[in-house]
Amino acid sequence: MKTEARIKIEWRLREAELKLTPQRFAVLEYLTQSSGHPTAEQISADLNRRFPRASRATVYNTLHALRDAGLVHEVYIDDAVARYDANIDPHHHFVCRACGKLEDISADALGAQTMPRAPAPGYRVEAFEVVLRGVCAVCARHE
Amino acid sequence: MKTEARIKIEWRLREAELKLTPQRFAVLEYLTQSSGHPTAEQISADLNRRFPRASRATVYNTLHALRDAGLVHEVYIDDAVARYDANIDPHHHFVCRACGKLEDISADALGAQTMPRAPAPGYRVEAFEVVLRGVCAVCARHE
DNA sequence: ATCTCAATTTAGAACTATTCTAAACGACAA
DNA sequence: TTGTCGTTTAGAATAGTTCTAAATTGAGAT
Repeated sequence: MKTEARIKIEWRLREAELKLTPQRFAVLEYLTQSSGHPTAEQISADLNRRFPRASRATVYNTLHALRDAGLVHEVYIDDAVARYDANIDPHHHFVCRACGKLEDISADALGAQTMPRAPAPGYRVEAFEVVLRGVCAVCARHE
Repeated sequence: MKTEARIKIEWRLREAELKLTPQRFAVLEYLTQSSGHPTAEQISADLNRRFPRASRATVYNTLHALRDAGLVHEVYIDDAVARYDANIDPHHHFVCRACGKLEDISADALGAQTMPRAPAPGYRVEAFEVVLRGVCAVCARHE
């Protein structure tokens, strides 16, 4: 029996005109369930604990395909490693300087920020992302 | 004769308790004059066109020392390569989706953004950075 | 001016994340 | 069921960065 969640993931892949392979399904399912911001390495290691296996190249190919299709976000924050996030609602990020954790902040939680105005004449601003830096609730208690 | 600018750079290095070496001077001077956001590779290539030479390892060591001392900013935006910026006034960034150019946006030019409120109870927000995405004035004319 | 020594620089090796290659495989339309 | 073309694969290659251990040097002490 196919669960609701399974059908939703399959449907999202088809919508994006991506052939439905077990590897693509597994990567997208993994990211959908993951609340952190895993790297390709973490995704690869976790996936290969069980069927289906996915080679390193496939993990990268798949992540790029999902990114190009807009099904996942790829972010680079503070280091040279790509991190992936299946949360594609508009959102921002919070980085804790104590524990290093990277969290999503919904556009709502950020407060009523309006689209910033053009930084100079002729510029067209289409989107914006905010990175908040500080100390998370857990670390704040230990300081 | 020592120019004003030269003295200022030397003074900034001493302030940061960094020994004044020709290589450190050259890297900081280069970044101070550069308006783009050069990578370690670009800095290395440009510096080695003239005296003093700086080995690859020294360029990296120096950039890290300057970053740790707060004399330069290290940013990762959209790819896995570190970019450096001697502009340490509070500022944000604009990325053109057409030409890929990365530009500084002064905090003023962004508009009167106040520090975002805490995303959840217990969180302490100490700083924030905004990345604007869109089309720059030059590219906008060609679309 | 010279000495001393810890900090810095260096060339090259090593490492990590990512991309490439070319052959085998497999999803899916007909 | 078959043919096609996109996908997966292992392994090699590349790019950016970090490490290593020896040589050099800045700057305070003499």
